[in-house]
Amino acid sequence: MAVAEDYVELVADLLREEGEARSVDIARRMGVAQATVAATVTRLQRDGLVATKPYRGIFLTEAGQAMASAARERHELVVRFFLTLGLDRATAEADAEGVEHHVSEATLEAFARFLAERKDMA
Amino acid sequence: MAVAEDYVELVADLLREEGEARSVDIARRMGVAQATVAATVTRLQRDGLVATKPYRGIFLTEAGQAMASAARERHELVVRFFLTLGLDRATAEADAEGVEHHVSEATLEAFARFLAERKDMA
DNA sequence: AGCAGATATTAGCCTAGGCTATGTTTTGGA
DNA sequence: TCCAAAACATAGCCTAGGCTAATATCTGCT
Repeated sequence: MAVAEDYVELVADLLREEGEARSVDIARRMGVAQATVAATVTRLQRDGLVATKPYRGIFLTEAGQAMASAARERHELVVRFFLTLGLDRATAEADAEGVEHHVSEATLEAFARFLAERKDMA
Repeated sequence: MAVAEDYVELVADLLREEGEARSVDIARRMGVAQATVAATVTRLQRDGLVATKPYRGIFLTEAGQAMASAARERHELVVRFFLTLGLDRATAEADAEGVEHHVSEATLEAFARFLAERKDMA
């Protein structure tokens, strides 16, 4: 069950990696039906996060880009944190997905502090 | 947005603390309308997690008790982990709620390992 | 140029969790 | 005892995320 932010994040990734974000790729990468992508994109558009040119892919608005880079930062912080705790990459990535939308700033800062301390020790 | 497991957990808490779990208390504690509790309880009953005696409160089935104690264990593990990371109690409790349903066993084990190591050091 | 296959859209349906408003039952206190 | 307040139930609606099936559009290849 992906959340809006995950879609935005993925659109950003696809734009960076492939140069364009097509629904078919989003569907494949998220393991979801194309119709689901269409519905979600409609919501994202309504919320001013993406713009679409029909049959020409999906683009991020300013707000969408801001959300994507914030999400990306959070995602990477959580993944690094999990890796440091000794999780394998796959689990770290998967669980970060589940966690990053549900923790407060305070907790993210605690993760960051932990990483900083760990680095000092190494 | 509470999830079924949260309701089961709360029913267990209420039964322990108050001796009975009434919808009105569930609604108050979860900050949710009574009608929402009624709907959720119907689902929990359908799924064999609780039984109700109308106007006599809600009870846990075997399966419900199993879920509740597993949830409780997870919850406490996550809270202890967050406290050890330096979070205040309120944040730890709140964020644990968000996290405990979204991490794998492997991650919970990593949390437990971390706590065990920390204890050795103290 | 035209058509087949890829891609996108639309319609219609589902589930979990929410809400308000409107009944019903129960129950405790005068 | 009986009745009002508290508790519970029901109806109707909403949203985010899912699905399938059917339709429309586009694009690349012959």
